[in-house]
Amino acid sequence: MDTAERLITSTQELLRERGYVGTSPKAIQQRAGAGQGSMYHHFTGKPDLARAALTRSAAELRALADQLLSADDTAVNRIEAYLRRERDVLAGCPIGRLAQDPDIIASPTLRAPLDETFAWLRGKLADVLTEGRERGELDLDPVTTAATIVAVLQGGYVLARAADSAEPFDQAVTGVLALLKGTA
Amino acid sequence: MDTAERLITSTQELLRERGYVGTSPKAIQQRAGAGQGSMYHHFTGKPDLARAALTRSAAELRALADQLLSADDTAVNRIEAYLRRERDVLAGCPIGRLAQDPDIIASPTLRAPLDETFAWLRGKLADVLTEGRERGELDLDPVTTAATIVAVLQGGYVLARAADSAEPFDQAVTGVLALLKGTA
DNA sequence: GTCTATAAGAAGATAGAC
DNA sequence: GTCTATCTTCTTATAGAC
Repeated sequence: MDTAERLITSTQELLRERGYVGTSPKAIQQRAGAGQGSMYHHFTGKPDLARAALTRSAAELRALADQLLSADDTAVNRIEAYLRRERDVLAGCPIGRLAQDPDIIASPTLRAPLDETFAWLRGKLADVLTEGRERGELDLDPVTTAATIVAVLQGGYVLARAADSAEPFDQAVTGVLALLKGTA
Repeated sequence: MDTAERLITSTQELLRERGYVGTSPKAIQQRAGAGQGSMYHHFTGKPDLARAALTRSAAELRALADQLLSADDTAVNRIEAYLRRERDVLAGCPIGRLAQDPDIIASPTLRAPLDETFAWLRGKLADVLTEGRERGELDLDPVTTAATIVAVLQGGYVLARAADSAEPFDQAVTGVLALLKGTA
């Protein structure tokens, strides 16, 4: 892995651990094993690096979700597979975590990857729900239900971190799946 | 309002706007119209002030939720009133917002108000759901469903901030209410 | 491409005068 | 109780040598 690549992955890790405001260029350099000059040679500054890291994280999240949600199975089973997939719950969502960061939200450039990721994910889930409805598996409004499912995930991360335990995350997922199955 | 009080409310505002890592003692002093010496006379430092501000915000949130959830109405109606209550969605939750802050989560003292608030809220919602079940209004597992409802709220804030619009929050709330009513 | 200065300003206090 | 001075470390770079 070359230096630019190491800088990006280090930034991805630090953004997830400490947010944008809490991540300094120095910390990125140290984790990447790169010097000041090296970092400023490859990127114009902290926002530029963050942009690269967020775009990368967004693509990774999307690829993972797409794989599970495009499987050949019922709508509810695909959604369950996505919700129950292995996650480091206490680390938080690499994308959703940044929605609380004031500097991310204030910058259209840095907010864009978050906006696009969630818009895509809600759209994908709505498609899955629409398919399920057409097949007679369930009968729910696809758009609002999709927003609910993504919100349960993101809110589950919040509850887990507040409790320092994955339990409330798992409960929230179990609860929404019961609701989805109960209306089938 | 005396100086100590102004320092607390200013800290509440700044924690909500910028998080703990993003809030400096200097910013707090300026918003409160207090000097350095004044702040360090009333509080031992930034963590001490944050602790006071978080405890206050937690009490406020709890009082508001308790009022709406203890009303004389059906379980679903009380939950709907709580979910649909007027909020500054784009500002985020004064408590849940801090769950992403690494320094808050790393400190047992600062994490406690978050943990206690969500534990209480999930318990309160579980009580409401248990009551509804005993009255035959619905039939859902109270504990997991309560976690789901709180998660929808917290996740709704995340989606709204990412989209810079309250719409996904409203959709998530509408979706979960439809699920709750659909199983009634 | 990478390294080592250098630097203005902020962060988070402490000390002592008033 | 509040104010000003002082201090150390961190932040976010820029400049120029190698």
